[in-house]
Amino acid sequence: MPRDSRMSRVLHVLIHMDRHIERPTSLQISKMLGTNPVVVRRMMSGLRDQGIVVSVKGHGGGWQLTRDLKSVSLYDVYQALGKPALFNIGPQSENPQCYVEQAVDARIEQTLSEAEDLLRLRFTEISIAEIAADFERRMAPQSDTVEPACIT
Amino acid sequence: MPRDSRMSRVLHVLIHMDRHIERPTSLQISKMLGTNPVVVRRMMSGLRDQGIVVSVKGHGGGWQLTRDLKSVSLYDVYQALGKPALFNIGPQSENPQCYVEQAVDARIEQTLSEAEDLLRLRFTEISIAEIAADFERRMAPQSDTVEPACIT
DNA sequence: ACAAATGAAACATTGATTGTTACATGATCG
DNA sequence: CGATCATGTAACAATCAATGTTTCATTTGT
Repeated sequence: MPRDSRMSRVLHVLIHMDRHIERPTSLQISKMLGTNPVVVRRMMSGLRDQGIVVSVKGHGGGWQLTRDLKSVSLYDVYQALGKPALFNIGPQSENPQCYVEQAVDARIEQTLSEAEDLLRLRFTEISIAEIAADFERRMAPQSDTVEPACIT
Repeated sequence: MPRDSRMSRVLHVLIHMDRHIERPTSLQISKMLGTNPVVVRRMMSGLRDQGIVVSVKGHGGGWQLTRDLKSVSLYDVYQALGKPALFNIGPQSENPQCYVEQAVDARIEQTLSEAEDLLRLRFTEISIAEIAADFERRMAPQSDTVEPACIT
């Protein structure tokens, strides 16, 4: 339902890069995600700037992890994506002159801010390696299967 | 920055109805908010269905509070607006077959869900009367002014 | 040289929110 | 009763952000 789905998408990719494909191309990733290579490059460019992955040009190139996923937190990824807006609700007027509106907006922003702090905290606590471990647990019941059920 | 601004707008209106204008018309409200009467009616219709306000048709009609703002919580308003989506981020695929994606989405949703619980809690705790009190405090320094700086 | 890959600009599509127009209905005033 | 003022609602337009697409330049390996 929400809007910006890059967090999920990037995490999906990073775990596959750790477990499954060493150096996927944007095209391969785009097929995994059901999207377009250009969208993938846009999405990954922030991670490259943050030093989480490197992009290798030319023949045999692609995207590659540069750090252990234990050292990459959800917040690192969130930051690498440019800290997209977390909330779908909230005030919109820039500088209201009305004192009522000021009070209303301040209260709402304060409340959202508290929730944002919690999210930041959790994002900082959770490493992508943990999520990869979740995935292992999901795979366990089908111990005969080796590959994840994801077209790569 | 966020998208759905109806919470702020509705609260703004409700406090003015309590302090300032007994029974504003949609047109008066729309001028307060810098929008359109139809938008106001759409926005207020949920509050009417929830019994927070009544709409009076015909000459001399408009919108009127039916309850003390002490008894109306932020959550009541949120609910009256149809519980709009709180977050701007999150997974988008409905039922992914990939176990990696499942694990990723589950973790993100769990984290967002915790923040959502916090928001619901705070929304339940905060009455609109409290926000109106905030407004009084903002007015206090300009004790010579009686009216809020809002075109009504 | 050629093929395979990223980088990046420009533009199109999509979906949700908001804005707008138009008209029907109901209520009050004269 | 008729005129006016209000809400109720449907239908459509505009807007904005996210996503998708096309295109071309650049880099790299065979």
